[in-house]
This record gives sequence, structure tokens and C-alpha cells, in this order.
Amino acid sequence: MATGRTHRPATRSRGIPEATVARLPLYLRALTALSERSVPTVSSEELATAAGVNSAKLRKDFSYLGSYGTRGVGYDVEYLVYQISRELGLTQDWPVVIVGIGNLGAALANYGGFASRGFRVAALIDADPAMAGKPVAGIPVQHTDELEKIITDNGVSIGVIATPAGAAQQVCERLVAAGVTSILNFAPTVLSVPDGVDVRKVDLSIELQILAFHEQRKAGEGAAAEAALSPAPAVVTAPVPDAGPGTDPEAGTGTGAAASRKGPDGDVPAVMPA
Amino acid sequence: MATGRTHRPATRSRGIPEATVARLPLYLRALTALSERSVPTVSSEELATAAGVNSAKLRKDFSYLGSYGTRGVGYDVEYLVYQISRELGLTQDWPVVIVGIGNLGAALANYGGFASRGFRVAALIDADPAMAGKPVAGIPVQHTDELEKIITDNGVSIGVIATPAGAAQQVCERLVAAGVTSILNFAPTVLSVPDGVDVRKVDLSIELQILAFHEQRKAGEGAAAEAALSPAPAVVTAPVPDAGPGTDPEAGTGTGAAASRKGPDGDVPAVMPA
DNA sequence: CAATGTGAACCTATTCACAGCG
DNA sequence: CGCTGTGAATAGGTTCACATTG
Repeated sequence: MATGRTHRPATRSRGIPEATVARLPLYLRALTALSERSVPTVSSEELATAAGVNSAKLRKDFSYLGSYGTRGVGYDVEYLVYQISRELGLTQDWPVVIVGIGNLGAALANYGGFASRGFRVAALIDADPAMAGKPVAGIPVQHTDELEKIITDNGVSIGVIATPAGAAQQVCERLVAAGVTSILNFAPTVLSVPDGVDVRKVDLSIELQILAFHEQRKAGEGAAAEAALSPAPAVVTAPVPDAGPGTDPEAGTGTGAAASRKGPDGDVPAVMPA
Repeated sequence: MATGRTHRPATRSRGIPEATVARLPLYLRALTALSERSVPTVSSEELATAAGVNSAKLRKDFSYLGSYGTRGVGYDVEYLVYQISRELGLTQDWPVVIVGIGNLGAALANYGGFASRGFRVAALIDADPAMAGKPVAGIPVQHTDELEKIITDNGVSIGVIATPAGAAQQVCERLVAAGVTSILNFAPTVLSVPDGVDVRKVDLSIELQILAFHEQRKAGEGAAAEAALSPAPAVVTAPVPDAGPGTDPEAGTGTGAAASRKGPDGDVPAVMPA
């Protein structure tokens, strides 16, 4: 793997754009809810609202699947549920293994939505011998030694990694070697995998940082507009002269801040460009 | 809400593209690792590999932040850590509340990466009175009744929702009303929020479905070999129970087509934990 | 001369707006 | 007439390739 091939073909996707694929589950959920309320049909407008997208996008998305609607009427809910399910491959059974049964792994094992849509937790695997045999969500935890056998015996092709970051790459390699070709990674690490293996990551820390970025912008923007509701005492703690809306990244020598918030090797008064 | 306002300005982002913002945390993590190993500088190539992207993209990303590299040499690790941290708003303290202390909420509360980068769990909130006072990750759980007071007193602007889907929207509204403007949603629901509030969602079920989609493609591609281990499940093609009171949408299209259109195996679980 | 920084080309995705159909 | 389905227009993101610079 020359340069960390963590991509997915993207072109392989039989015409359906990746962005569309990522929204199908959303539509499916909204449709399922309608189905449970025995609603027979929906317009693109209604469904789009329920799924949190706009109707043009939804119609375009559906157009990639084929013409499943009726002009002047809308879409047949049941039929669409089936079509999308089939498109997503949910009409078949997907045995899944979860590796790393800590707090998170246990939460995932217990997660209802997991089992609901074609996914089945085939096994829970953990490196701690003390966990072995202990049932979590009704499923006995098995030791990592069994990993390869479990994958093979159950024909597992989807693995979920919920181990500490340090163990993730190794676990990943074992999963892949045993035949897993899709991985959902909760460990805060970049996994490198051979071509043909899909990796999706879910990273709490990254999501929070993205929110913080936007949050910071809001704060600097309309002055104390927000202050109406939040007295915001703790927010302005910044040791840096904070540029506020900062149209320019003139960094005003934040060495102090940089050094103070980063741990061990602390302050290396970095190079100062212009 | 004309068209599901779940968006974020996207243009507000003072020039930095959203896609770039989403990668900054990745770079930051890789840089922090280098920093801990006391590596003084990195080239775009090295750093890109560590972050799992390609170097052109990384350089372009950094170019939006300003010119922080040295031609012929690379980037100063410490300096870059600081610049990215500042850009992301991590040089300040972000008190966060987690609402819904079930399996997942507890896992989040215990998650180390949480506290590490400027984020601090200010409070844990749950609707179950029995949980009140019980410490999770060393922090006593408080009852939902206290929500508004907690938000206000702590100047919380970021909230994490880890409740069941049914409670999410309501919790969301209370958080927003109390002053929260950024929400990380783990509940499998579309949240609708007023303008100016950011929502990011993390949805296990959606990620798995996306993986299943690609997995299915892989299988269908080479040949039909997978079946080796999957014992053909119950095959019931058309799920269409048709709740047809009123407009009967012509059975031919719906049922017939659905049933006859390629059906390796049917059975759509489609049960949603409402 | 190695590696950044960036214009330009390219590709992907979203939105518009309306023709076409039930 | 209402709503789908889609070409065309636009916006956003990625990759290329190279001039520029320490």
C-alpha cells in the first residue's frame, strides 16, 4: 500500500453516487416510520422533510434507483421501503462481530438498531481473558484467540472495532486476514487496509472538534448577541489575545497558550513566520 | 420549516471549506502523536500518510489556514499543533453536557478522548430518577429537571444527546432553549433545530447500512461465492401488506414488480426502535 | 534541490426550473 | 393540476502539475 489506501472505489458503485448511498438509510428510516403508521404514499416534499433534506435532492437520489414514484401522487411507502432495503443489501442477513467489549463495545452490543435491520451480532470478542464467557447483551464474550475461527465459521464480512486506539490496527489486520472486508472503526486511529476493504470511522472527538470550530465562529461573530441566554462566563477563558472574528490569522504569538495546553514536552517556541 | 433546516451555514466558515475543517482534527491527532515523539518537523507527504489523506489535499487544506510551512523542509510540528488547535477553537475550554446516560452515554462519559482536547464533561443528565446522584465516570448523574439550570450555570454551548430516539427532539429543544448552540446527536432521529444551531449526527445503524451496500456490491461482483456460509434465510419476497384504505395504488406496479424483480432473498426486517 | 503553495483542470454533488406524465 | 423525473446551471471539493522559495 503505497500511500495509505483507505479509499473505496467510489466508481464501482454501479452508478449510485456515494452521497446518495449515504442518504438512503435516512430515507429508509423515515419510510419505515410512515409504514408503521400505515401511511400508503408520500410526496417527495413530505418525505424530504421527514428525512431532513430538500425535495429536489431526494427526487434526484431516487432517480438513481429507478423510477419508483407516480407523478401527481408520490411514492408508495411499502414499495419504496422494499426497494431501498434491497438496494442497501438489507434483504440479506449480515453477521457482524464486535471487537473490544469495553464501555463502548457493550453499548454497541446492546444497541437495538443494530439487530433490527438485517444486522446480527454474531459474536463479541475481547482481549481480556477475564471477560471470556461473560455475557454482554445476552451474548457470551469470546477471547481474541478465537477471532479467526469466529470470522470463518460465521461467514462474517463486517467487523466493528471498539478497542483502544493502540490495538485497532492489529485487530484490523487480523479481521481482514480472516476475511472481513468492511470495517466500522470506533477507535481514534487511522486504519490502513488493503485495497478492496472498506473502512468507515466514527469518531466522537472529531465530531466535537468540528462543532467547536463552528461554535467559536458564532461566538466571535455577532458580538454578545447570544449572551441573552448564556451568561457565558466560562467561555472567554482564552489565554490568547483571541482575534475574535479573525479575518486574518495573525496569530499574535500564542506560545504561552500552545505550550500551556499541550502536555509533556511542552513549549517549543515554534518558528514564527511573518 | 420550508425545507428541513438542519443545515449549517457552510458559507459562514470564514473561507475555510467545510471539508477542510472536518480533516483538521485528523491532522491534529497525527501531529500530536509526532509531538509526543518529539519529532520537530514533518513533510506534507509524511503527515498526509499518517492522517490517511494524500499530500496535495493536505497542503491545500493548510493553505487555507495560511502559510505555515517552510519550503524545502516541511512543517514545524509544535507550531502547527498550535495553529490548528487555535483554528478549531481548542485553545479554550468547552464545557459539554451529555444527556441520556444509558450504555452509550456512560461509554461517552468514560471516553478519554473527550476530556483530552479542551472538552470537559460538565454534567451528565438522565431522565431516570433512579440514576440521580449515581456517579458515572466519577461524575454524579443529575435529573433532567435540572437541565436548564445546568446549562446556564456552566455556560454550556455544546450538548451531546444519547437518549432513545423518542426523547431526542424534546431534549434537543430544551437544550437549545437553554442556550446550547451545538449538538452532537447519537439518537437515530432527524433533529430539527432553529437557524444558528449546529447539529452533527453519529449513527451506527446508518454507517452499517452504508457498509452493507458496498459489501453487497463486492459479493455480486466476482461471483456468487459468499453463499457458502449463509444458510438461505426465509424467502418471502413482497412484504407489501398494503394498508390501502382509500387510494389503491395499482397493485401491479407495487406488489408484482417488487416480487418479480430479482429476488435472491427477501425478508425485510424493517423494525425501527421508535 | 526538496518540498511548499497554488492556479487550473477535473470530478462530484446540490440546486434550479421545467417538461412530461398520471 | 400536482408531482415526479431530469437536463442544465452552479457550487464545492479533489487532484494535477509546476513555479516558487528557503
